[in-house]
Amino acid sequence: MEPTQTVEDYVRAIYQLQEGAEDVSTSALAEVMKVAPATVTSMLKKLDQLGYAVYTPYQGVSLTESGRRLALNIVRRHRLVELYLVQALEIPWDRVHEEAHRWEHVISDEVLAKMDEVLGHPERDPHGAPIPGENGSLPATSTVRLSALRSGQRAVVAEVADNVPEMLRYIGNLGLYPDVAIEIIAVAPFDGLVTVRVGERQHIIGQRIARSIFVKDIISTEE
Amino acid sequence: MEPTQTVEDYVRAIYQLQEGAEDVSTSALAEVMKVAPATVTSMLKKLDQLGYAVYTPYQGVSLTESGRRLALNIVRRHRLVELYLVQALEIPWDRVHEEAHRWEHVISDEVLAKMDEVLGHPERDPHGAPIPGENGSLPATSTVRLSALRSGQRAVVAEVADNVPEMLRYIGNLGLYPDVAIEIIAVAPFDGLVTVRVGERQHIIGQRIARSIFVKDIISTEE
DNA sequence: ATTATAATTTAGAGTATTATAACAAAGATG
DNA sequence: CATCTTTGTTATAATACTCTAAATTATAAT
Ligand SMILES: [Mn+2]
Ligand SMILES: [Mn+2]
Ligand SMILES: [Mn+2]
Ligand SMILES: [Mn+2]
Repeated sequence: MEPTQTVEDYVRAIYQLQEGAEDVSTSALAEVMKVAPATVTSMLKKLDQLGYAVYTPYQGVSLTESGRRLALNIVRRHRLVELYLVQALEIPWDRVHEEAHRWEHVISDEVLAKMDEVLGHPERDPHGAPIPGENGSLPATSTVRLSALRSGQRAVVAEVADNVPEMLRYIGNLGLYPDVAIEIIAVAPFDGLVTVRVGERQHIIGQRIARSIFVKDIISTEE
Repeated sequence: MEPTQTVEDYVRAIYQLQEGAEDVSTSALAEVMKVAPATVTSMLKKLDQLGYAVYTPYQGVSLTESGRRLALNIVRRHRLVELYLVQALEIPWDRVHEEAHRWEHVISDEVLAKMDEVLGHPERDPHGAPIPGENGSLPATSTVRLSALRSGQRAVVAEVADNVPEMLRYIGNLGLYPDVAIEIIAVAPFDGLVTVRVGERQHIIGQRIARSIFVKDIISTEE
């Protein structure tokens, strides 16, 4: 009855690839799960069997309601644990992802509830990602990539992609944490280098970084 | 290279059954691991292969130095986690064992070190059991079962067996935590019921309980 | 020394997860 | 539309862990 760790990871991966509505492809899953495509195929049959997903050969998969519930539960665990590690144990934000990926499968509901309480029922993880509620509700978010901003605009960092630790560390060094206010000083042509002001400091960042940072509360001041 | 969770659990089980020096039997292991004896036999061959144990068919197993190191490391993780759960997350002491048994396999050294630091490099887990050091050292202990005390003796609770949650809860309700001072008021004949004073309160406990509590600092006062 | 009992091991299988190699379907191209 | 390329699926197999039932060995009791 209890889903295995592996099943939990597949379901979460499907959920996170699903984004809008399109079906998820075998190869996309194979890539994020770091397994061979053939392995994914047999797992998809099992997920269909278990009722977590609907799988149509050669077409792709999508989660069922039951699968969505499971995925949201894992995501909740993952993000609460990440925040707990940063907040309570002072682990740097670029080193909590791997740890949370293991913890998310072994923490009891009782302990998770305690963490949630200690943290004051937070809405966002250390990278700004929304933490699903126990009922599966997701705090609404309306963000834009920093790369989409124009010169002169001000905004507040909302979320930072957390899958590449080195990038996280780099972004952290620039002071670009969630809730930090920024201002776009300039956007250079051709390579799109962005000059951004963070507090008193200015940094020039490339497109790769600019696309990994999401902002909110955009206000166009000058010009 | 990395030992699997199962291997870690077997090695720890052997370590804890080994006690003095005698070899551990297949059936004893099967019992604590809750698997069939045949399962143990095949696992013992593997542990021997991996260099964690020396296995002689029909004779039993004992750990190698490498196995002992691994076992002590798992025990350290287990006990640090138990204490962390009790201290930092206020989980009752009778519900941390199961949780720790899962966490002990997934916590990184970095996070474990942080827990150790937050707890102030403790020497004992919530049940009074010694926490092995990083080097494998064990704080020395010299305790006696409460059941061995005679009427009139005073002592201090040192350790409580932590494998039966219901018993732990019961013992906790009596106030018999590590470091609590007690006095033996009377020991009844035949069934060996012990009347023990804990602070202002007196309790009568049976042999099963009395044998599960270990005490130290014994002083014989009256008589 | 022989026999009964208990403990242990071997044989044969099953589940879960993964991989490689060979084949099949879908999509793109001219 | 016929072929080439990419993507996905089927065999088939390997590793890790577990089980039941049958055979074997050790131990205790005549
Ligand atoms: Mn993460
Ligand atoms: Mn995150
Ligand atoms: Mn324990
Ligand atoms: Mn303990």
